[in-house]
Amino acid sequence: MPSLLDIAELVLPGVDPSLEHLEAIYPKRTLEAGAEVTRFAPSPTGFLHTGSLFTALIGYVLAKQSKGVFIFRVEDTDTKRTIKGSDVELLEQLIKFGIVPDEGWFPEGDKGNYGPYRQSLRADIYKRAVKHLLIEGKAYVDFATPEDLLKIKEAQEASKVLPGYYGVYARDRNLPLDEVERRVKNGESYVIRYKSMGDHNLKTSFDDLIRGHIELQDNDMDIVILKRDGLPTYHFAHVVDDHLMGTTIVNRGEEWIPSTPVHLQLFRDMGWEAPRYAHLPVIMKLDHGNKRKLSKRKDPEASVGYFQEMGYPPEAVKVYLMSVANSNFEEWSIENQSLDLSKFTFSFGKMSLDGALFDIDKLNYFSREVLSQMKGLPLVEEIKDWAKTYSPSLLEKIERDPAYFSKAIDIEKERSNPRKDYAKFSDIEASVAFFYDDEFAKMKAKGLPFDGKYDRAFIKDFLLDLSKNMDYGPDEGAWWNSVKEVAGKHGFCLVNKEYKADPAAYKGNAADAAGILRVALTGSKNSPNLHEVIGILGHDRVVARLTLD
RNA sequence: GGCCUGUUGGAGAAGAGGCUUAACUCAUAUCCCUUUCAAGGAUACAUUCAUGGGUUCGAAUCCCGUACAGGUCACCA
Repeated sequence: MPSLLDIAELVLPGVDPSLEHLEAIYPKRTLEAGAEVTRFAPSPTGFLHTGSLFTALIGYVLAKQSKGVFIFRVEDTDTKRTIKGSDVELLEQLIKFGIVPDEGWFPEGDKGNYGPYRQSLRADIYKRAVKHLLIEGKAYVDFATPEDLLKIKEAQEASKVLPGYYGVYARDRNLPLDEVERRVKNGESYVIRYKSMGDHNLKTSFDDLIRGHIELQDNDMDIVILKRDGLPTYHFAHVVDDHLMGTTIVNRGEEWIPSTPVHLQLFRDMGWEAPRYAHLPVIMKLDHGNKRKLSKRKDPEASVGYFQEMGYPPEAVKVYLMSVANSNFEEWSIENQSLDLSKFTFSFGKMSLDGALFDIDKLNYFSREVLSQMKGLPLVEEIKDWAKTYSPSLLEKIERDPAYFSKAIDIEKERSNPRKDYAKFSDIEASVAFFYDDEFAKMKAKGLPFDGKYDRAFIKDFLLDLSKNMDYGPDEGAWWNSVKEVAGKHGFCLVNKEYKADPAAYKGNAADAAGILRVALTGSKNSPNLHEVIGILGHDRVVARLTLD
């Protein structure tokens, strides 16, 4: 009769099962007291999901504020679902949001001493741990095929017992070792399952950093730890990796709560200390009156790419997510007049337990705040970066004259209440269009929206006079006085009280006069401050626009 | 279906047995400011904390039941 060791050697020949040897390669980290090691570990199966960004942000902030380490690990054990290039994409997007991993997988090579940081490259490491479990009798060889499993499940459902591969239903759990040896040698394919000693009539519990004490059924499922393809399942990879990499806090979505007992069991049976867990609420969306998880397929805002496409500054998205993560962030930001995340201390205690609805209005609000605080060359550069991929026409306008563009977007920002009229870069082109003569010509061709109560000749005459006698200096008061003077000559009433007393006696009030000027200059009844607009357009362009044909 | 988690206004939420006439922020509405718009300022917006019961002098806060919502039960993560 072969021994457990013989079987282990047969299944994983030449693999060193010594945990001590394994751990010697990944020594305990020497970090300051209180420093947290966190990680973001996505599967490279597509683009960055908003929820993943949320998770990554929290891990990042946790590591940064505790002077710890933030790791980027690629969980590519599902070879069928892995999408080529997705890993790079994920990392790049993370970095665009300023979430730069201290350690982890990078296209140019691993950074850090706890790699490889790509699970498909760690197969040997998992095998060592599996072999250890095999020898200890805490794992076993299972020959059940998917069809066998289905049959077992059907039988269980028929007799109304809990479905799954566990206890007496775990067919190959206690297979005689000589039979195992014979079948393996015979070339039968198999997986390695964990031999759970749990009892689902019993409870286990753990303390979640966000939710506190959670009590749930103990696990008794003999979960697969090594798949037929020789790669581990998530559960096993999580345990091995997070132990070896020295992760102190595992923050992940709340969908992992039910499998935490498995992980805890695995840690215990490996003789390792489990990390602390923080199960994050999922970001939801209201759909026909029902809350549901943001769906990549149905909701554009579920993909981080959407925010990039719309031109939300990364900072704004981060600030918004932080306000969702910590309810006191908003108050803090108002009190401290700062949206600088690195100055804010994140805490799990201030995290809400149920999934927040994604609120685009609030994102827009934060984004306006963020954008109103950005100006000058840095802003132009950021917009340019965005326009390069998303708006060739805007890019062309910027490149025509960056300084002019800069003045146009920074209009009314040098005041205590800076102008906040765009929330995202995609709003900008429309709001600055009138500064550009070619765009203005298009507006003019469609007809300028002058107030219908004035006839063309009157408007033309008034504007021409204005263009000649307006004060073009930097003093707004002087300019306005000059405008009023011309307006008075043309029959506008300059004192509103008098106008209101007898409107019929005048052409209109000062506001009407300014309205005509505004339309002539900006092509719209609404615009930023006219004096500043004139300053940016410059004398010649203003004269040209005030000269109607 | 079993198990887990959650439920305070349109949205994010504060709240830990009396200091809550339920804070704060976004949204919305009205008004003010103003040469328009944006911004800014002011005001309004939950007789009540999913619901039924209980404990208590006193409950959004503690306990039990119910409803609803989300998650999970893969050789996917």
